[in-house]
Amino acid sequence: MENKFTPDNNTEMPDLEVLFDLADLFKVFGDSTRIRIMFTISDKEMSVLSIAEALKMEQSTISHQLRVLRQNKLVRVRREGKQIYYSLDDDHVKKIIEMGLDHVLE
Amino acid sequence: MENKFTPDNNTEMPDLEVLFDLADLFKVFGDSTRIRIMFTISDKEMSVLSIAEALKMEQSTISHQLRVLRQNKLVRVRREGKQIYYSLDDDHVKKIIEMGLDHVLE
DNA sequence: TGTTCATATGATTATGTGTTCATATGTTAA
DNA sequence: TTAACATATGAACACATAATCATATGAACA
Repeated sequence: MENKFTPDNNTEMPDLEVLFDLADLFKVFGDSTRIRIMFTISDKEMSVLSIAEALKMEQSTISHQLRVLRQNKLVRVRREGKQIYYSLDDDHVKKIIEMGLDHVLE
Repeated sequence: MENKFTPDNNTEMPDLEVLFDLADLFKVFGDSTRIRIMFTISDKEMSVLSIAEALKMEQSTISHQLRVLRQNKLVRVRREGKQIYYSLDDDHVKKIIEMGLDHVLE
């Protein structure tokens, strides 16, 4: 069994600390700018400027939000010359968004 | 295929409106009180007061947050006499939390 | 009907958060 | 080293939101 919160009625409340972490994680997904950034870089890594251009938003706005994504280990960073390329960290991230989409679209 | 956001690199940005809805959905999960409520009622339906007692929080706090959960169709409501019983709406909700837990606990 | 109990709601307050502007940091190339 | 470029950061502001207190709504039952 992967964890204590499975669909087959085996629910047990995790420690408060874990619950706070969990809420914090979802908070990161709870902003449309960050969601759009995640979609934008889900196929391919992209530089900060090209993300900003793709979303028609300020560079600093994107940079601030990328930091949030970074701090929560949702994106990977790679420097190449002057540019810094961001990509989604793992398929976990995609799956969480996918789950949410299923609920929103149903 | 369920939607456009699958792990096998078939990502396409949904409409802005959908992205806002998606962010709003995750916003609901982004509060520890609401997360705790969802855990509390994940096994069994419970009245507002008993949720408040279980979490040692004010009745009105719980009531306010239950409204948020209700508005986002994350809980089911059933009246029985004076009491109103809340339960999780579907296993979708559990799965989203489970996904998040996996990421937090890894 | 009137009282009691369970829940919901409105107003207020404190706190958190996203964006912007200005500027700093750090890299490349002349 | 200096200039040009890409990114990050700090401060300020506007806005959103969670908790609390007080009170309203609505159901049950004497």
